[in-house]
Amino acid sequence: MTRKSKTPPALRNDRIDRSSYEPAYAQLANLLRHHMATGVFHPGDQLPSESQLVGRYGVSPMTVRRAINLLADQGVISTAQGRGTFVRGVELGAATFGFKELQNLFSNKEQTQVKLLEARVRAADDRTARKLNLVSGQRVIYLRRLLCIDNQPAFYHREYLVYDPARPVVESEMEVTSLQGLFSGVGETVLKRGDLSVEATILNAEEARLLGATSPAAAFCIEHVFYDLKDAPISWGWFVCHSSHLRFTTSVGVPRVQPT
Amino acid sequence: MTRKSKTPPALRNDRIDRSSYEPAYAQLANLLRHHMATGVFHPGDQLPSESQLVGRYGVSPMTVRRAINLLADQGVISTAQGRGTFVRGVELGAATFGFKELQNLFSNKEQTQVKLLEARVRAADDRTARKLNLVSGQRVIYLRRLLCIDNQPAFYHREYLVYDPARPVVESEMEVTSLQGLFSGVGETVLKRGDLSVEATILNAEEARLLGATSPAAAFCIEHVFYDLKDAPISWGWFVCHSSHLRFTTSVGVPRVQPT
DNA sequence: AAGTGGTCTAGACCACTAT
DNA sequence: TAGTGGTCTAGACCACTTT
Repeated sequence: MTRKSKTPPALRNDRIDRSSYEPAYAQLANLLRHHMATGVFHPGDQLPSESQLVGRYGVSPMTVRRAINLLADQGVISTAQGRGTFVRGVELGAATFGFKELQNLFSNKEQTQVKLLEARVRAADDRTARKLNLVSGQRVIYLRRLLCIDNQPAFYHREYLVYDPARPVVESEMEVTSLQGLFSGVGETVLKRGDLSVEATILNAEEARLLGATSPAAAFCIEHVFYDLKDAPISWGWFVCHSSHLRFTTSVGVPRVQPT
Repeated sequence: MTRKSKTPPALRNDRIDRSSYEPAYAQLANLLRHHMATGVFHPGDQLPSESQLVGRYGVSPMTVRRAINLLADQGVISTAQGRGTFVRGVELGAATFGFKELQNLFSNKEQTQVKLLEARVRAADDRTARKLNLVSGQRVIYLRRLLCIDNQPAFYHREYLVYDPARPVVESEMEVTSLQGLFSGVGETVLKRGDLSVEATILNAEEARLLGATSPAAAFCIEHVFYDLKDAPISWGWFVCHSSHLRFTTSVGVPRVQPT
């Protein structure tokens, strides 16, 4: 059912508080979000036009536009030029997940330890050479690390680094990719870009042993390739994490709103 | 190494094309992104101030601001009030991934089939009752579905729906949650909100049989709870998908840019 | 005090959709 | 043609950081 009345009900006494520290555009976005959450607007409904909102809330067009863009970015509404702005329902395709859960694991707890299990130079096999854009047999640095949280092994990390004496010192690169600041963004980085992929996998015997899990156990595998400033691959590796330590969560549709 | 020269090098003859269909703010964002990608600005560097950009590119402050916000939203740069705008390096915590891959699976191929394996009313067990905010023993609808792509089983879906004769027709809710439009956003929805979580798991015997996999096999489990317009849970269920069918990918840091 | 990012105004013009 | 969203201007004022 779509509303056709030109003046939607129950846009009652909601106003922008100009003395608030919360910016006007954010207040307006929250008001609209609240109206969607409380059923004033239903999925599929057309929102009041921008000029109507300008008049109703006494703000400038740019401010309205910014609130609209904010909600559209969050996937709560959708806009169509010449037609109007509409409330979106639930669309799974719009869901996005972040690595916040990972970030928290590492930043909040100071009990994070990195144990270096192995570090040595070896010749790249075919697969490694392909990933790092080398020729097979070139020398690479092979690292194995165990990331512990509260002395519990959580992540098992294997990584190959290109080994080039002409490059800036290798230790520093090891430092860089040692994940200390990678998650939280602390510390500066020589790396410009990274590609990530997340897969589901089963721990093999070695992984299960290191992570203290009983085989077979489900796990996430997070593969990464990092590139330097010239877009040359510099690091290829993957984290393995027992499924009990990691879960990605998110919401779709109109966000819940605390009753005011 | 941080630059301190007040006039960064090599902002040469890049200009905004006012006759282009591409909006000025997008052009500016792309120019800046290109300069970051080609090493004019390095991770950690401070970008020219907004007023400098206004002068350099001959656009209004709002337009510069919009380009800056765009890049900041993408995680490429970060802004600090009173200090400046800076190029971000690689930060894993900033990574996000979506269901685009899923969306494509369902929208691109028209060979998608949904086979209903079972649909019956039963009493809710403790866990189901908790998830759907019912009391144990209340009646729910239990559904089992197999989603096939190109006649290959890809997803196994189990779902519990609240069964309330006073509600709008149940068939329509089954229709709604039948995933036809859930991913691509086609069709309208009675659902207002949904919570999702992604876990790694191992297929049990039944799941492996239905999905044509050999046990043990790694898989993603996507759990969902959907809420109606009054924020009451209406559906709880989960998709199981063999890991070979699904992989989430994303990038962090300064996006690659095609040489111009 | 100077410089920076953050917000906001009060319009303008354009492209698109509907009638 | 009227109404819609999309873009843009040329400033203003504020809050914050640094010197």
